[in-house]
Amino acid sequence: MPGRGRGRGWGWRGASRRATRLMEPTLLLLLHHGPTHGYPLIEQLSEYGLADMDSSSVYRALRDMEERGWVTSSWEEEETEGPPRRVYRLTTLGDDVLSWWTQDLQETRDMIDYLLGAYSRHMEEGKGEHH
Amino acid sequence: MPGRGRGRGWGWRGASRRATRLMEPTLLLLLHHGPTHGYPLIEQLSEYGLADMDSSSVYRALRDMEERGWVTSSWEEEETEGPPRRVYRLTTLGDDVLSWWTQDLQETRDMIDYLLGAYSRHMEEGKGEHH
DNA sequence: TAGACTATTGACAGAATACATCTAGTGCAG
DNA sequence: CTGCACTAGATGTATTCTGTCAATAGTCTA
Repeated sequence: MPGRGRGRGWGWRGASRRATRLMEPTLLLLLHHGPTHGYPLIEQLSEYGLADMDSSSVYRALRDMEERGWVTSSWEEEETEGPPRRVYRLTTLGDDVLSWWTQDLQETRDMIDYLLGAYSRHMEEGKGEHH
Repeated sequence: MPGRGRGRGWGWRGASRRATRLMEPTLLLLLHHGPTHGYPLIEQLSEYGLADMDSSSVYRALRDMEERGWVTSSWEEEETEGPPRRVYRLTTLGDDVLSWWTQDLQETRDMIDYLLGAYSRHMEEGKGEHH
C-alpha cells in the first residue's frame, strides 16, 4: 500500500470505499431473496467480501434506500428475543433498481477489464521498464 | 435510471463517480507510457471510457498525485504554441502504485463478478419473480 | 481586436464517509 | 441485583470528496 499523501486519505481502518460502493447493490440482492432485518443483512454482507462494514453505515444505507422508495420497512409486530426490529422488504422499484445496478456493474467491470488489459499488454511490450 | 431520492443524487450530467474512481489508475497507466502534459491526457482518457471528464478534475487528480509523490511535474522550458504547460512524469513510487492499483482493480472486478453471478443464479432459480 | 483553441488553476456548495455516541431489550455470570 | 455482553437500530458531526463554474493566460486566425 503506497505512500499516503495528506491530500486524500488512504488510511482505511475499516471497510474500503470499494466496499461501500458495492454495499447498496448487495443489499438489494440480499433483499431480493426475501424480507429480513438489518442485523442479519450485516452478517450476510461478509459473504460478498463486505466484511467489517460499520453497522451504522448499513442502517443508514437502508434508510436512504427507503427514502428513495427502493425498500419499505416496518417494525415487527411479534415480540421476539431482543429489542424491536425492523423488517425490510424490496419494493417493485427496488427490483428495477437492482436490475439497473447489474447493468451498471457490468459496465464497470468491462471498463476495469479494458484497463487491466491495456496494462498487461503494455507491460508485455515494454518488458517492465518505464521511461 | 431509477427514482432519485433527495438523499443521494443520481443527477450526473457529466462524468459519473465510477469514472472518477477509475481516473487515477488510468492516468498512471497513461503516464507509464511516458511523460506528457495534462491536456493530451484528458483527451486520451476518453479511450478508456472516461470521456466528458471535467478538465479541472483531471488537473486536480494530477496535483493530488504529485502531492503523494506518484508523479512529478515541471514547467516545460521550450516555448511552443500556446501557453506554458507542465510536463508530468511517473515516479518510481508511482510505478509501484500502478501495480498495486491493478491488484486492487482485479479484486474489485472479482467482487463484482461474484455479485453478478449470485444475481443471475438467483434469477434463474426464482425465474424472475420476487417475494 | 475579437474570437477560438490550448493549458492550468482556484473557489465553493453540496454530497459522501468514517467514527463516535446513544437508546433499548434480553440473558447470564458473579 | 448489578454489571456485562449481545442483539438491534438511530443520530450527530467533522472531515473529506466531488462536480461545476469561473478566472487567468498565451497563441493563432479571421
